[in-house]
Amino acid sequence: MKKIIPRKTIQRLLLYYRYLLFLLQQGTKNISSTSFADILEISAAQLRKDLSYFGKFGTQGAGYDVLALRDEIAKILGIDKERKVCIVGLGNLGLALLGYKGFASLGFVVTAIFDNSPQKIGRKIKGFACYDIKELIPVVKNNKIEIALLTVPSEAAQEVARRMEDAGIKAILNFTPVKLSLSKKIKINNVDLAAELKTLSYFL
Amino acid sequence: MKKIIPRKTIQRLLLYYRYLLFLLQQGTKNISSTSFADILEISAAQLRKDLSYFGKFGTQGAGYDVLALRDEIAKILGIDKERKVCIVGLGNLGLALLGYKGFASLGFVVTAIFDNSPQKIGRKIKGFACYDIKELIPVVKNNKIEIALLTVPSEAAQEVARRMEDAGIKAILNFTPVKLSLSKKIKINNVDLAAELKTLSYFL
DNA sequence: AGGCGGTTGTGAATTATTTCACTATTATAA
DNA sequence: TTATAATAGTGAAATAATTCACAACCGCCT
Ligand SMILES: NC(=O)c1ccc[n+]([C@@H]2O[C@H](COP(=O)([O-])OP(=O)(O)OC[C@H]3O[C@@H](n4cnc5c(N)ncnc54)[C@H](O)[C@@H]3O)[C@@H](O)[C@H]2O)c1
Ligand SMILES: NC(=O)c1ccc[n+]([C@@H]2O[C@H](COP(=O)([O-])OP(=O)(O)OC[C@H]3O[C@@H](n4cnc5c(N)ncnc54)[C@H](O)[C@@H]3O)[C@@H](O)[C@H]2O)c1
Repeated sequence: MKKIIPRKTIQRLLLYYRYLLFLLQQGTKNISSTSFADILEISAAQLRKDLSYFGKFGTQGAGYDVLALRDEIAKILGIDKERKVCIVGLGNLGLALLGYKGFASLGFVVTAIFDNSPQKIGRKIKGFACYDIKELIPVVKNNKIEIALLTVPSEAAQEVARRMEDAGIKAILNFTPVKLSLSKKIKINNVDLAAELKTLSYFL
Repeated sequence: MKKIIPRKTIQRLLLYYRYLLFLLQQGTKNISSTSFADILEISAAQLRKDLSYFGKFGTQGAGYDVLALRDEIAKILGIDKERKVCIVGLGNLGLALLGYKGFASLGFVVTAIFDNSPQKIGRKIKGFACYDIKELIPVVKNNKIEIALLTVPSEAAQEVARRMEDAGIKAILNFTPVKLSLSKKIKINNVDLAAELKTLSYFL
């Protein structure tokens, strides 16, 4: 069972989780890999293989218990465990993310928000007190924040990211189109919306 | 030139393009695959292979002409060609995307915006007149809009997407965590921010 | 209890993507 | 002019991800 788990498998796990919630609401108690895969428009083999990385959750001849599978996936993904995040850069995108309720149900707790604009520092924004970016290091350290959402203008991205590193941030979700150069220890996930759109249009 | 081009190759092409712009600004006229790949933190073979799907752009012994390569990639990606997009759902995320300047330089022109809230319909938002979602079909058809950014609440996503299909939209960038069921003809790209964040934290 | 239809879990096969490693070509130094 | 070093392009090999296909099993029916 000791295997390396594809990143894409983890991504799909959340997809499974969401649909299990939905099935539960509908009162579905049990589902087979084939019908679940049909709903998700993936192959049944992929669904089963994904789950097989973590154990055996189904019953041959009968399928999966929806409730039990939901709980197993929640456990795998650590949905119950809280992760502290901060948002750095409260412009268009930062504010949108701050306003998003969907993160909380996955265990992400916005613990601090930062900007460098005097118009924002010290003010309450959507219920959160905005810190000066200069306070990033102490605030992150004191609150043991692990994850940062980076939504500053591209020009500032590298410098702010470096500061995050110094503050002990473990992972960055980077929304800027900048390739961040940091220590290999820090996990970086790039969300490149422009690339998504361009890729989509290329294949039109 | 090979037949099928990996989706990831296209995604990287935009990365290359951005760094070529940057190199140009710096006055770099010429670059080898190895040094360019070093900057991008990918392998030189991958860079060369990606380009090889489209032709021969370099000079053996000398490397690539930065300006020429930029132009070639711009041509491949159709950066000069305009694509009309609309944004549907002007909440947190829709407004952020509307305020983003980065799309324009890649050839995307926001041509219409839609919502269903009386507070938004008819009003000017960031310089754009907001249409009633009920007018989606005629407005999209009349303006020949090809691409839609879907940022409505999850509950409304499927129904609005269906309407986009009827309107003749060719591609949807879907920001909702809903798996859209539409005809296979319509291209869908899902941007699942919650999944990105969860994946990142899983691998912490 | 035994047989049957249905379904999982998984090694093997397949397909997709990345990297290797070598050839051909070019720039340039002597 | 020729030799040498650098470097693109690419088929082949290696890796990674997905799909296939089937043995093993479960629940139910008689
Ligand atoms: N808005 C979008 O839809 C969108 C889409 C794709 C990518 N992006 C990228 O996301 C990033 C942010 O975009 P945006 O539209 O929200 O920009 P924005 O200009 O609206 O917001 C940036 C915010 O960061 C703050 N800031 C600037 N320098 C800072 C610093 N050194 N430290 C802390 N805060 C700082 C600014 O005060 C501002 O509030 C950009 O890199 C952009 O390319 C945005
Ligand atoms: N905000 C984020 O950071 C974020 C992050 C990840 C995913 N998402 C997803 O993006 C979607 C939008 O999120 P949001 O935070 O912007 O929501 P929001 O509630 O702020 O905005 C939704 C907008 O859509 C409009 N709307 C509702 N029904 C409509 C309909 N039938 N037709 C047209 N417009 C309609 C509303 O009037 C509102 O303006 C959601 O599915 C959410 O899960 C948002």
